[in-house]
Amino acid sequence: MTQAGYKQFCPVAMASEVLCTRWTMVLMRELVAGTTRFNDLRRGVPKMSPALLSTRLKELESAGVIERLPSRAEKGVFEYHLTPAGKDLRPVIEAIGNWGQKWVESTLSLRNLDPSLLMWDMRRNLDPSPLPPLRTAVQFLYSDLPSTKNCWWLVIEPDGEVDLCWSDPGFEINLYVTTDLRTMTAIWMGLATLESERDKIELIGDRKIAATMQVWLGLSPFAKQKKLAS
Amino acid sequence: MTQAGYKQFCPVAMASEVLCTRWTMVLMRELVAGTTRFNDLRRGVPKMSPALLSTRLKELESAGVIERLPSRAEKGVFEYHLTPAGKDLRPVIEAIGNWGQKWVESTLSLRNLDPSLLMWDMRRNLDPSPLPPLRTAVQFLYSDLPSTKNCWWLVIEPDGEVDLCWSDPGFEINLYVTTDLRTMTAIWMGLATLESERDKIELIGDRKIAATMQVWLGLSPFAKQKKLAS
DNA sequence: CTGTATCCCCCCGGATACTG
DNA sequence: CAGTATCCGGGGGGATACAG
Repeated sequence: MTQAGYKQFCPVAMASEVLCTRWTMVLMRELVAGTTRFNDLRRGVPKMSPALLSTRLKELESAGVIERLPSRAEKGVFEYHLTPAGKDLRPVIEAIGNWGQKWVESTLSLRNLDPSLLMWDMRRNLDPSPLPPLRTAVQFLYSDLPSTKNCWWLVIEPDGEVDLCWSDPGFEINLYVTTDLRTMTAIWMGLATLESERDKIELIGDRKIAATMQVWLGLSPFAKQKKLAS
Repeated sequence: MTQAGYKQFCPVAMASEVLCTRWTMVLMRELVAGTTRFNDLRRGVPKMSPALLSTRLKELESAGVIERLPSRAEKGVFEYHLTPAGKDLRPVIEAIGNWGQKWVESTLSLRNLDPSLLMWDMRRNLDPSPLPPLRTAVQFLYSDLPSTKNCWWLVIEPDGEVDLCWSDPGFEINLYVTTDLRTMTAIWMGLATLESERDKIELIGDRKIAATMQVWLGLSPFAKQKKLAS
């Protein structure tokens, strides 16, 4: 794999030695998105074993792409931050993501549904600006999933911080969203809209919050890229 | 590697399943550069075994990135051509190459010197326009290499076609270039210039051809990208 | 020239458990 | 929370020879 390198002076080959090993590009997407802590990275890359995650982080560090630094906020905790070289990988991630959005068939993408991944991404890209300056709680119920994994809550604090819960936070719920996982994922990826899927999605609660959902929902960073593959 | 996929609907993950397997990105660079035939691809990716090359080509074909078509020119010969999806990978290759040029230390790149690869790339990017409309033959002698691999000839035909030879083509030689492989590679990569290395490179022959060498040499597609890593 | 066929090693990386 | 330790199997892919 990394098992020797390509022995080519070409910059594409040299960069590929760093980036094109298993899981690395997906991990970089997570880092470029701003995740800094080990267990947060694990949530973004749940199928990657912690051992391999640790290995890759060290490789990226020695490649000069990330730095491991003690957290300013909490002592005894470390954070992984992009170096300038790492920040400069954003165009690479964007190019790959845009290509994937444009050319990978959505039937293939939508074969990989995962509610925790979807909710984790939704949390990250949620745009609180159209919401009232009060704590807002939204419940997502995926009617096609077993009860252990079908109910999620997003809690948007007045300061704009967003929390994701998998157990009832106990707050008053301002909006109940009921749909199936595939529909919600397609909407979030930009493959469909709330409008186009309105017969598959049920919104109950505050009408203003429901009306602005297409805005505060945020969507995937690649949702704007036009799709050309079926 | 491909051994299961990432199980993520994210376009970055889906695209990485196609692109981020061993050798694939380097092979794509070759295809994006316009190489179409199996043995030409082998020259561009010499350390890749033919079996794996064949496997990757099939994977790329089934991913919809390339098409295998019978050659129009020669019968019984097949060619690999980019599909629209494949052509759309050019920005991805460029992003990765530019990042590599900018951030991978040149001492690392220059550890992977290879005269046949360099000459093959030079052949491809050579710009015949400043040369006279006659057959032009240039000999490259790498004084630091064993005699089996130290002498190469580029023959530029009047129609602009460029041939690479590793045995004396027998034509009159218009320019003799003598240097070491590292210097020539650094120049071609844009890490140095003919001017900056003039004490390490000897040009004998037609003075006009020598004078325009920095132009007709063409350089790597990534040579213009500024270098930030030492 | 354009690939296939085969062999086989090695090591990648998945799983799981555990620790400071 | 932030990783490490260990085990182990499967298969990726390198090497080589050969075939249409």
